[in-house]
Order: sequence, then structure tokens, then C-alpha cells
Amino acid sequence: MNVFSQLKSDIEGQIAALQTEGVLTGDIDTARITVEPPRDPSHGDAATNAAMLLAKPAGMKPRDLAEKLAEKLRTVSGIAAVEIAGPGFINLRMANDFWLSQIAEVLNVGTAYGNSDMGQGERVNVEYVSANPTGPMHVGHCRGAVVGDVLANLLSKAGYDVTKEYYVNDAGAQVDVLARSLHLRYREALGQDIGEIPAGLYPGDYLVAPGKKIAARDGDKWLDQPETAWLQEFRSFAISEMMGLIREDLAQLGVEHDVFTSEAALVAAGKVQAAFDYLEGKGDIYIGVLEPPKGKTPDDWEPRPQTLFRSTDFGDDVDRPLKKSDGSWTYFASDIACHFDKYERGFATMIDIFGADHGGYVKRMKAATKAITNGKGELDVKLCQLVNLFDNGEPIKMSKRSGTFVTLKEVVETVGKDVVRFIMLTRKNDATLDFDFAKVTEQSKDNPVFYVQYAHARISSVFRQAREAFTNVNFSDAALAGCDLSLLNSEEEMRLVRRVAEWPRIIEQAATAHEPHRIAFFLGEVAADFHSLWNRGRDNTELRFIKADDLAATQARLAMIRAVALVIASGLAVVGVSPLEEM
RNA sequence: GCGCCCGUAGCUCAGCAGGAUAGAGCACCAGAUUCCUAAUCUGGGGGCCACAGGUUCGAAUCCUGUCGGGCGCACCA
Repeated sequence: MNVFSQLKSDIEGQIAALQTEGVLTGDIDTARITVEPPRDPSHGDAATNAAMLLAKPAGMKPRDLAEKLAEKLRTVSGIAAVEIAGPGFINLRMANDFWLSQIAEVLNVGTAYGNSDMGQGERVNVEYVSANPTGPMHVGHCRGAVVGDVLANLLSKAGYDVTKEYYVNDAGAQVDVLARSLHLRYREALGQDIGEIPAGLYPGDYLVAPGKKIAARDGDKWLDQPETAWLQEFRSFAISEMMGLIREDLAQLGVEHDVFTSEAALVAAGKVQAAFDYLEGKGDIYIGVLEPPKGKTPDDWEPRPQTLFRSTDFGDDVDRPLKKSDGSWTYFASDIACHFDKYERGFATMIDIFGADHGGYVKRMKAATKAITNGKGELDVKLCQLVNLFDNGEPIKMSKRSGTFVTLKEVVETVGKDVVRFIMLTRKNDATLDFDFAKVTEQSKDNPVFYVQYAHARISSVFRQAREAFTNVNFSDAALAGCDLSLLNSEEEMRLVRRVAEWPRIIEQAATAHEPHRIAFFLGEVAADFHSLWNRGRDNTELRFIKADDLAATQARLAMIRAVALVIASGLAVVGVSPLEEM
């Protein structure tokens, strides 16, 4: 339960009461009312702007209205004090019990704490990774993979019915190149000298094994045949091999998609044609000639009639071609079909995760989604910026041409999936991120992964010691949930308790904003609060969690830190990282 | 030339669907600590939120323009 939305509905209830009493008149719109923890803790536990928003339509002064509302709020249970401040803020101070009941709640529901029904089971499709099946994944793919995966987890936790989707671009010219590259490796496997890999083909040695595999299976059957004889077979073989590699890489990263949609299959099933027909029926298709982009005319520019989608009618800058001159579909056309298909499968809300280099693609895809769903579907696109790799401060240069690019697999094998996943969320998705192999594995408070993991491990360690100090006491969650939590009353402890109670709100806000990085930042804050409290016990043994001569106080404190551990575990589960019992 | 993203402390970045005196970490400065709850702690200085207008009771946040950086710009995906 998000305590702040609980408070908001309490406030709305009191506003309604003021209305029926005739104190408050005018059009009341409660939508913009916020109830949030104030930045400055001296302002109380929660603040609302209600009076300032309602003053104008009610024809009252904000502070007068605030006073009326404050009177009502003082009668609400759980609210210990109400103050009016500044231009008309209403500051609420909650009774300790109010917060402490959240600790019991955490202990009762475990890592399910923070689950929300906000999404009301609404179906959401999150499409991410969608790398071309032409080779193993490199680090550049990491970020989108993690951001998409965690966003999907986050939305699930917030009550949405989420499908994780991978769109396989297996229909374009690139997969033909892949097929030819494989054929070369096939010849190599049969003992032919293939020399240097010709420019324009994929040189990577990840095709060597598939080459041998198909040679072992089919022998020299395809050896002296014209391309037309083997292209299709080699293409589908290569794609399935490459998808195998990609799925292995993703599995290592802890990413598993629910659905893989094949572009080629969409085309074959006539879905692209169907989407096209639909748009054409609405009059959104025409044959026309585009103007060259101003200030940057390509060398080979020629006025050329094309089959265009009227994307400018839906917010794009120019209309976009759907067919190539050979009559086949452009990538954009099949992507429209892909989103059409998603919509028909029941997804009105779709989210795509792209690399930042696809930024120019966003408007047209949103326009297409609007057109193809008749305005009923909504597409949000999250762009992931570059990850810059370093090793102990030294930049790692990557070049695809020289073959010195770092693969996803290498990164995961070097630092572990948990580290990769967490670090990818330490920046918001549209900011570039530095990834330093040395720093991300460092065991110090400068390393956010370590800092959060260590908080969890430290709590486990306290419990291990508690069981030694009190050999006959039951410290299970259920037992702790029933202990006397009112013994927690210091300001430092309450600060941590309030932080724990913020978790459900963080989930809801991160989910509405589609911003998974907020989870990682929140975990850093919980860990910081916990470590800070722990450190007080260094100097003052009275403040330690375990008091050998005071079982009741020990139980209350263990309940508190156990709740912290559960919230950390709950957050790490969203991030896809396993919490550690010891380090 | 056009579009998108970004511009917040010396550095790296948060800033919660507009809210009160703009935060954190690093670095810097000053103290504490050798304890066993290992993988430090406490405190401090430091800001025209790129700039200029606008909307609003209220703007780092929304709108417009300017400057600076990144990305992209017809039958590649």
C-alpha cells in the first residue's frame, strides 16, 4: 500500500466533506493534488498543495482554505499534527504508529511489498534488444536489454500485464549478407581455401562453427551450386544459429523475452500487406516524390516517385517510403505491421527501447502507431545513450572494422550479470554512461552495486549474530512482525522506517514515468540510510541493533532492518539482481 | 538547413507528472578512528540550475528564442 496515495484519498474525502457542508464551492478538480514527502524533513512527513490549487476556483485565499482543510485533517486517524506553511502548503506529521505499521506490513508480505494494482491488469508490450540476428551481441546492446527488462519487471510489479518482446529483423538485405558469409565458412569447413573474407561480408569467426555444422549435416550438397540454390537454406540456418547465440547472451544477462516476433514471418503471413491495406483504405498512402533534405542533399539524390505513408498527418516531419524500388517492403513498413500486430494482440500501450542512434526514427514510429490504431494505441519510445567503456580510467577503444569490439558475453563473464544490470541503471536512459571494469567491481562505497549489496549482506550478518546471542529466540519474519515496534522511536530509526515506507510510492512513480533507473537510485538511498544508522553503533554500543541485555529492543530493531533487507531484495528483484547473504 | 536528446557544485550525476532555503557521491578542507559491527566515520566550504524572454500564487522542471555538446536526416536496419 502506497501510504501517500492513502493520505491523498483521505484528503480528498475531507475536501468532499467541506463541499457538502457548503464551505467549499466551485469546480473541484482533485487530479493535480499531490501528497508527497517534503524535501525538507522539518516540514513534516507529507505535504499537500491542495489548498493552493483549490483556492482559486473556490474564490478563497489559499491559507484560509488550508485552515478549513487542516481542521478536518486533524480528525483523521494516523495524522498527529497539521501545520500550514508558506503560500498554503498543508504539512502533515504522522504518528509513529502510522509508519511502524508499514514495517509490520513488510514483514508480513515480504518482497511483495511495493506491489501495486495501479496498472489494473492493463496489457503492456515492451519491445527491447531487437538486435539484428547477424552476430553475437556486443556491449552496445547491454543497456537497452537491461533497461527494457527492468522496465518490464517494474511495470509488472505495478500491476500491469506485461509482455517482453523481441522483434527479429530477419527479412532485410543484411541477413542475405549473413547467408553468404555463412556459405563461405561452409566452403572453408569442407577444406576450400577461402582466403581473406571479402569486404561487405561478415568476417567474425562466430560463423566458423555454424559453417562446420551445416557441412557436417549436408556434406558437399551446396558446394558448387549457384546462390539461388542455397541462399534461402543458408539464411534460415544462419538466422537460427545467430538467434541461438543471442539468446544465450541474453540468458547470461538474465534477460528472457516472452515473445520473439519474426519480421520475415510477418511478411510471409501477409501482415505487412494487411497493415498497408488498412492505411491505404484510410487514405494515408500515396505515390509521391520527396524533397531532398534541406542543407544536406545526398550525392545520389534523384526525384523518384515512391509509395509514401502520410506520416506528416500524424506528427512526423516528412512522409516516409514503405516500398523499395524492387517492390519489397522497407523496414519501416514491416515495423508498422509489427506494431499493428501488437495492437491486434491486445496491446494499446507499447513501449520500444531503442539505441540513441535511432532517435530519428521515433517520430515516424509514433505517427505510424497513431495511424494504424486509429489513435487508440500509444507508443512510448525510450532512447538509450551510449555506454563508454573504461578500464581503470583508460578508455577502451572499439572498432567494428578492426574487430576489437567488446561482446556482451565478455562483459558479463568479466564482472558478472548482477554488476552489469545494476550499473546500467545508475544513469537515466538518455544520458551517456561510463562503465569502468575496475570500478564496478571495486569493494567500496563508491561502487553503488557493492554499496547496496553490502547493506543486504550486513543485515544478514546481524541476524546471524543475533541468533548466537539469543539462542532460543525465534527471529522469523512472522515473529518479528508481532513484536513491540513502538520501541523504535529515535529520529534516526524513524528516518529509516519512513524510507522503507516510501518504496510502494517509488514503484508507482517509476512505473508511470517509465523510468527504471529510479529503482537503482532509491536502493542507493535506502542503503545509505541503513549504513548511516549502522555506523552510529560503532561509537555508541547502545545504538547497535543487538542489545544482549534487552531482547525487546533487539527484536524491534531487527524487525526494522529485516524490513530494510526485504525492501532491498524487492528492489533488486525488479532490477534482476540477486541479493547476497554474505560477501 | 531541419528534427530529436542533453546543458544543474571543480568532476560524475539525481531532482519525484510545477512546490517551500536546489541535493548526493567524488575531489577539497577540518576533525575522529586501529575499534572488530573488516571493506571507515563526523562536520564544512562550494551554485545567476547555459543565456534571454513568457505562462503561473510559485519554474531547474512547462512554452518561445539564442548559444554550446551529442545523435539522426529519401528505396539501411
